[in-house]
Amino acid sequence: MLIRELSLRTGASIRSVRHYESKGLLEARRLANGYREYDEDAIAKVKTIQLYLNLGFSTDNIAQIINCPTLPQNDRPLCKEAYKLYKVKLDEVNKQLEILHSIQLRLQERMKEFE
Amino acid sequence: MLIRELSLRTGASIRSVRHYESKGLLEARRLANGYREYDEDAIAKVKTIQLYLNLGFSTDNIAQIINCPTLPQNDRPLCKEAYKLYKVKLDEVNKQLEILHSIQLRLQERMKEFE
DNA sequence: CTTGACTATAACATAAATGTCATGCTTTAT
DNA sequence: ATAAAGCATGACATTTATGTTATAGTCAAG
Repeated sequence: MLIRELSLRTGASIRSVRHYESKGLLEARRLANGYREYDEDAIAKVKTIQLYLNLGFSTDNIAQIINCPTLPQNDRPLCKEAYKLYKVKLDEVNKQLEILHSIQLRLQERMKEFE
Repeated sequence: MLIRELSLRTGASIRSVRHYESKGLLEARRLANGYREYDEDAIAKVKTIQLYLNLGFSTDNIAQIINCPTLPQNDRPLCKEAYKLYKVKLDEVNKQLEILHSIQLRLQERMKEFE
């Protein structure tokens, strides 16, 4: 598919898709045209990028994480960094998730009072 | 405590603390000086703000959420908005948390191979 | 073969959090 | 009382993702 279709099917703007590519998060074959061409997998990839962005990762962080499993062995230290990123974020997320849940409960109760 | 201490004990820069205040996320008594003075609770509040920011909420979002429980009754609609914010983010977080966990597993296995 | 829709790249703009700097008022210590 | 350090406000800068605009190549339809 061409870039517009990818954009429509993910909700990411064309501009953003190109940006993700420039940051090394996404690849595209090029047609004889020079047009970018994507396969179906690209959709899942873009959606993953969107989720990570929504959780407060930067594109640089995301690049580390996404590219890690495909790196050659001598780039392994970069993987360790990606791993650290995970742990830190995972801790944050878990922590906040607890808080969100308790606040959600409190909110739900409060809102019941006014319905 | 004065602003520097709050900054040191939370890791938020003085600049950021003032910014949070200007966005309605944090209050400070003022000494006769004009200096801001905070109590111990301020530390937890700043840390909460930091967590929310790290999860990709904007200060405007955070303001809605934080101020909701203290709003008078006729501002209830704002609370509903805050509640929606929660739900959306909570869904996102849960979704990504699953993915993070599975990736974490994969990572851990891969890293074991190289230790 | 021209028009319109799509693509490309590149430059400039914007929003939001944060950094930095300038200027000036306290306060504390010498 | 003067210097050093902390505070205040305000303006400008920077970063990052994204929007917007300009310019130009490609392709399908009339």
